[in-house]
Amino acid sequence: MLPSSTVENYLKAIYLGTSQRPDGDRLPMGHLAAALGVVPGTATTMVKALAESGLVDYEPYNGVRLSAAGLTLAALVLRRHRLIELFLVRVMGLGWDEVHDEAEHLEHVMSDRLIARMDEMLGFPQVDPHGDPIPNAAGEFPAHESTTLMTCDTGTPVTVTRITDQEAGFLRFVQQYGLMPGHELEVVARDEAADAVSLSGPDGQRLTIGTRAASKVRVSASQASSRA
Amino acid sequence: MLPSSTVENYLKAIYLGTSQRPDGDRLPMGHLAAALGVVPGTATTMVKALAESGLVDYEPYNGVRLSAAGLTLAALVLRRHRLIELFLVRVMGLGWDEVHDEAEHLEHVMSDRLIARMDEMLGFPQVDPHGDPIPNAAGEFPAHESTTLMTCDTGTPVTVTRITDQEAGFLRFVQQYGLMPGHELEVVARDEAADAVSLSGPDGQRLTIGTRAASKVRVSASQASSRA
DNA sequence: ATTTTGGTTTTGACTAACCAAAATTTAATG
DNA sequence: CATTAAATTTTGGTTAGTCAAAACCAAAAT
Repeated sequence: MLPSSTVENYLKAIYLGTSQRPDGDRLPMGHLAAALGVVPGTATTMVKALAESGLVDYEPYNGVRLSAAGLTLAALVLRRHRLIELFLVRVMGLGWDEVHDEAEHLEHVMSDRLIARMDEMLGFPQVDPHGDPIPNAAGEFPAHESTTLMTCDTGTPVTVTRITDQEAGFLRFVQQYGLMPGHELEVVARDEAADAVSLSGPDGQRLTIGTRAASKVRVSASQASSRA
Repeated sequence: MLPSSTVENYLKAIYLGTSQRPDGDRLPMGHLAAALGVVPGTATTMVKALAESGLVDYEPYNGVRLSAAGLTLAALVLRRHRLIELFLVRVMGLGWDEVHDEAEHLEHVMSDRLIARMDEMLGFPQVDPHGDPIPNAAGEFPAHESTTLMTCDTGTPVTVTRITDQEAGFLRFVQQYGLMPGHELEVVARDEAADAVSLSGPDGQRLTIGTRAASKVRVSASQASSRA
């Protein structure tokens, strides 16, 4: 039997939750519940059921993480979500700050047929509008390595690859200051005490943002503009 | 509170069910239940609830029909459904025989924003791929009058306007023999006893179909090819 | 070693939507 | 007019998903 959309949402939330914490670490039930907007007890009940089905590895009082089967399922949900987001931006002309919520609903009802057609129309893309990687139809994530503005080298040019927060307000801020994926910039300095990071864009303009924001912007070393 | 997708499906089924029976007539619960694929008792319970909410006019043992409020809601569901079908055919290149089921799911989750955008991309169309009229955003149906191959004049050219059966097999048959909306043809004769209707296409080819099929093809008098 | 605290699990209860089968009403037929 | 068939409604029960609040556990603080 195919998973209900509730199950899909749990798997997705567990994936996203565990992915941003030390490797192999389980996701505390409270975090999961908060991410899904349910009370903790509800999450516990549901996760126990998921464990029964072999989709997650659950240890009471210690948290939950995906099994191999659960990971594949989560990847397929993410695949649908991200292809839909890209489709809405590229084909339908919506803003990248308004497609997340829309995709949240559509991801549970689109047939494989339709997803495949979108994939084709988009030219089999690797990443969505926020730079998030799009798993393939087998549920495998493309390889990707990058750091954030908090951890990358200072004084060397980097290219934004990904924004790891879908909140509309944050996305509009990112867009306004030219921090979207593909844009090039450089970390000038980090000020621990001020909790801030100073950046300079390619056109030389300066910008200082908080560390909270900085850690949501992923980058990779710019290709040495190897044309010489 | 917005209606659940179950409520939307009931309203849609009641609209479609009542529309193909004598005017003002109520739809028997058994028919409704069959259309929705539930047992009669389930339909009764749900319809009573809908009557409570003022969306339908229900008379025990006599059937159900939409109230004004229910009709508007049903029209909006149909609007979404039909715009989606047209979008899938025109923009995404799916076959007209495979879009119905897809739209059945999508109609419940697309935002007004997205529906409006599709409407715009499609040039504010009046009918969907099957010729079914698309209500406007206020829930009003466009005017339309037509007859079927069972009732139209014989010996005069008519244009197909609409196919009133979404079943994939039937749609493929219609496509194969060129009976899709826009095509011109003529009823040569009706044979009561044989339960059949003979047609001739513009290219002169003959075709005989059963009355069941004939009544699912709506037509209107062809414009006298007024070019003189 | 005990208390506090914060997170977690359990319990009991609720809602929407459904089915199966019994009870009822209407309509049809002898 | 009585009977029976067909359709409809009722009744009782199920499942998925949820919440509120009570009970519980573990780790830190006393």
